[in-house]
Amino acid sequence: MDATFTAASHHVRRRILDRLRRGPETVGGISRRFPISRQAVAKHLRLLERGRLIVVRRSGRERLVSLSARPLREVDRWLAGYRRYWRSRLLSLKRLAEEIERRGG
Amino acid sequence: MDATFTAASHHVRRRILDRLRRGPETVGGISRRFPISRQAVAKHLRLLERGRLIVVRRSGRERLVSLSARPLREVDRWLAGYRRYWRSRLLSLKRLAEEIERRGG
DNA sequence: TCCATGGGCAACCATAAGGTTGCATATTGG
DNA sequence: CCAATATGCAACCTTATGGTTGCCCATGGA
Repeated sequence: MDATFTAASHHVRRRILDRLRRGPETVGGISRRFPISRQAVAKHLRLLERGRLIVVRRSGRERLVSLSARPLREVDRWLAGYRRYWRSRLLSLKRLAEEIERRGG
Repeated sequence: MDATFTAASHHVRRRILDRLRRGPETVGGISRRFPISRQAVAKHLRLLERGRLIVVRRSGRERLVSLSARPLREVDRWLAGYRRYWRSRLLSLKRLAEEIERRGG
């Protein structure tokens, strides 16, 4: 999962992913959305590829980049434990609030 | 979220987080669990702190590290969109399978 | 009081990220 | 065929990661 988290750890890359949910796009199309050079975007794409979050296939002289969100399911599964954690924390906070309320009034 | 994802992008740091769900632990206690130096672990802790995933408070000569999973909720919320995405992908895969089944048999 | 223990800080090193510019190459439309 | 278009690759720079070792300092007990 290291590569997946690393891929998701930069706002530019997350924006790329978010955009790709609407459908595949060319490298140039993606890079035109950002104020950085095409090559910089290409490096971001390489990191996304390493994290298996995108798939690139060539079509003529262009490269079509498409989303491959599957690895995010592992992240989701990892998060599940914390979901339980923060829910229980919220629960105890709620109980504390109730306790204070009971004592106060 | 950059800092949160960065913090979660290393297996050692994720293991630290996982362990902290059981309760707070000292810096030394944590570092003894890993085959790397105490200082290396301290650096990991600093990254976790930057991602607001832990809180450190001193108690005498020790430092107690405790989990603060709240930032992960943002990650969870970000993931929600992809949950929808991969579900719809799975759904179309299922439909395709049914289609093939229908045609084949 | 004294020293073992818990930890921080700094220096140093290698590698990865995140950018840039410049140049090479393959298609595609006229 | 030729020029414009879409990308890739390489070199180079800066800063962040991930480790190490060495040294310093506070504190808690015997």
